[in-house]
Amino acid sequence: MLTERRRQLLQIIIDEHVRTAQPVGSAALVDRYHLPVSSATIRNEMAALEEDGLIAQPHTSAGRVPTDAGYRYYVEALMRDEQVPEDLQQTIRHQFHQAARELEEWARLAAAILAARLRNAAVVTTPHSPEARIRLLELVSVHDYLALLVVVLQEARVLQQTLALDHPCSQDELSAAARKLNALMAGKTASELRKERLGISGMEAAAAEAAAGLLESSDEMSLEPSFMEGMRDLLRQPEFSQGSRALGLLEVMEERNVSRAIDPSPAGGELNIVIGGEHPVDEMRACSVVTTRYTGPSGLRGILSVVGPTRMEYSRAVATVRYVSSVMEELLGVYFA
Amino acid sequence: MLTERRRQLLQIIIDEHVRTAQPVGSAALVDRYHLPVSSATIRNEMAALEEDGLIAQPHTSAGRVPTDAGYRYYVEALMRDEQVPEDLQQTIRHQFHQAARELEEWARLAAAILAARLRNAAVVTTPHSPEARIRLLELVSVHDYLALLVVVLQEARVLQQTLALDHPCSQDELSAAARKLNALMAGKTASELRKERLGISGMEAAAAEAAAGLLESSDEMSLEPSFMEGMRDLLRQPEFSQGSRALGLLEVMEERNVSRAIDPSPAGGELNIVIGGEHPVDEMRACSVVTTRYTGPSGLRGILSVVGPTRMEYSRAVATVRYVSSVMEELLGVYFA
DNA sequence: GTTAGCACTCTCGCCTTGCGAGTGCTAATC
DNA sequence: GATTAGCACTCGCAAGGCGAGAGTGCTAAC
Repeated sequence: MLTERRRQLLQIIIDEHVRTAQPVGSAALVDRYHLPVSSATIRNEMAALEEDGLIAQPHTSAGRVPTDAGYRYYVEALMRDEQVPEDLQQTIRHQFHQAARELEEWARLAAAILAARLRNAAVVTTPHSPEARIRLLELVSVHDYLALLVVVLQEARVLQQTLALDHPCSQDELSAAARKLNALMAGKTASELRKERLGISGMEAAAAEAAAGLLESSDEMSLEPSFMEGMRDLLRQPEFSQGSRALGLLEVMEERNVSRAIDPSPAGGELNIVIGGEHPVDEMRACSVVTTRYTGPSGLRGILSVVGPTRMEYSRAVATVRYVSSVMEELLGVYFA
Repeated sequence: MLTERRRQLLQIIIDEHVRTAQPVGSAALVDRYHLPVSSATIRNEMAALEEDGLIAQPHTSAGRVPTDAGYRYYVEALMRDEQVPEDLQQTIRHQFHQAARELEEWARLAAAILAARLRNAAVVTTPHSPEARIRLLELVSVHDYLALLVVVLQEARVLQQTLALDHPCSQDELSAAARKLNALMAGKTASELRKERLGISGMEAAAAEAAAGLLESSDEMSLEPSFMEGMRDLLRQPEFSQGSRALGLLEVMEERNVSRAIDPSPAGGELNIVIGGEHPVDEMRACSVVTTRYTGPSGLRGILSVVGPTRMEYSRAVATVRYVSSVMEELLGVYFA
């Protein structure tokens, strides 16, 4: 258990380091924050904090830098709840209402807002159901031996795939098949389709099979992040200025294996913060990730997350992520109830 | 007009510099390529090439480096036609045939192949018609006041948009409206739709308006690159190792304003090479871009391009881009005739 | 418990210095 | 006249040395 003074000290050390990205020294602190004690006292307290593993010196006789544990303590115990300022709330709501009523559009916008406000990378998945249901299915002839299968999901997403035909089919035949399949498959999930025997064959069976496959791969991908913004801002941070580390990061985040980089399942359904070395993936050890899941009606869900250096404005990040998430949940509730 | 020996010299200077990314000196050249003359002679010849502006020294008494003009001369006059090796051709064809018969999938694959073989960034647009035509249109109820509009284009692409309704509509009403709109709009382009008065109103008119808008924005975006692979490889090149330049590049290329970075209209319809300073965008001055347009039946077209440092294996890039483009054209011909 | 004072430790930027690579020129050679 | 050996010269670059500055821990006094 820390004394009150040490808690305050840790707090301002973190504040200062977040601001400057530099190790912070005792004298500078006393000076800048007009502390009622001398730098020597601060040094003693710092030594104690270092003893506890909350701060460290990059090398003898440099200032102190918060450790991962220090940041962890900060977010658990020190961080005060921040609110997104009223006017910004307005702006954000406005942007969402301006945007097309489109799940993808919302996700993109959310990512852009987070990235812009926090000057870091933001990753947002579009809202998906964990188990998508077919709403409507359509077959369109491309030419004799090729058709396009279009599947509309209940959650207003559209999937498509081309379908090779083993004998020529006219548009009329395809339409008829689609009608039949609609009757059989509407409202079903992938697993339901797999269980039932539909009693069809030939081209219709092939189309049904393809539709089920689409549904399955959609379910699998349902937590695959879709929009990433602000990678640029993240890489611009001083901690990544010497290229080598930045490259590794870019590699992990760019190649769509973002799910490896970001744990897609926030534990408590609530807000989740992973700090530096807590991260399982090596390349992300210099970063912290703030993630929240948002949910909508009928099982729609997705995640919002912000990726920044460990030296990141956690309170602001948390507030913004929370707020954007709440706006999205509200919109989902209104438009996709 | 260059003497034969100077041409050969320029050629090996470029070969060597492409290989090592270092300025190349006279002695090293004589040594490595067993030239039948002394380094002094080479120096004289180099002085002449420098006089012509084809090579330059980064600073007094460093080796020579090809200038943009040097590379230009190389690609115009020196570069020998290279072929993609037989076995790789096989592999590529195989990969394309393995892939789903999907325009997007092909574009993604093409980008991946180019990036992997050339170890540079590759940008590929999906095949689009410059003037998309509506094939089929569908309206799906999301809830009372919200419908999903799905538009299938002739070229087997699917567009979607949600549609706010000013009065509640059942799925039956929506289906009826869709039938009516299909009859009116099928086969039309955006501009045709804009010209004609369709004689409809209310919800149907709103849907028609939205569909026309979708078509238009699709036409506008028709040259917007869709797949970018291998940015990582590009940034790993030694010329970008000190972060600052890399950031600028990333900025230009990442933010979907790739069209600014890459001239989307290769002049002769054929192959187009832009070298370093020839590029209009500052951030791209350190890069060369090899672009080709591919075309398919019924006006489908897109571009394939490779972005690398000016020091790039042009002959290999050209050969690969050409080959991949020919494979795509062939596939388009077969499946979308 | 706090603080002034001080010796100590490191990093960082700066300068110098010494290569080494590579050049251009000149004069001799084929 | 082209080629070449020889040589002086120019720079960039890495290594070493040095001083300044920041920051520390410790000690002794308050």
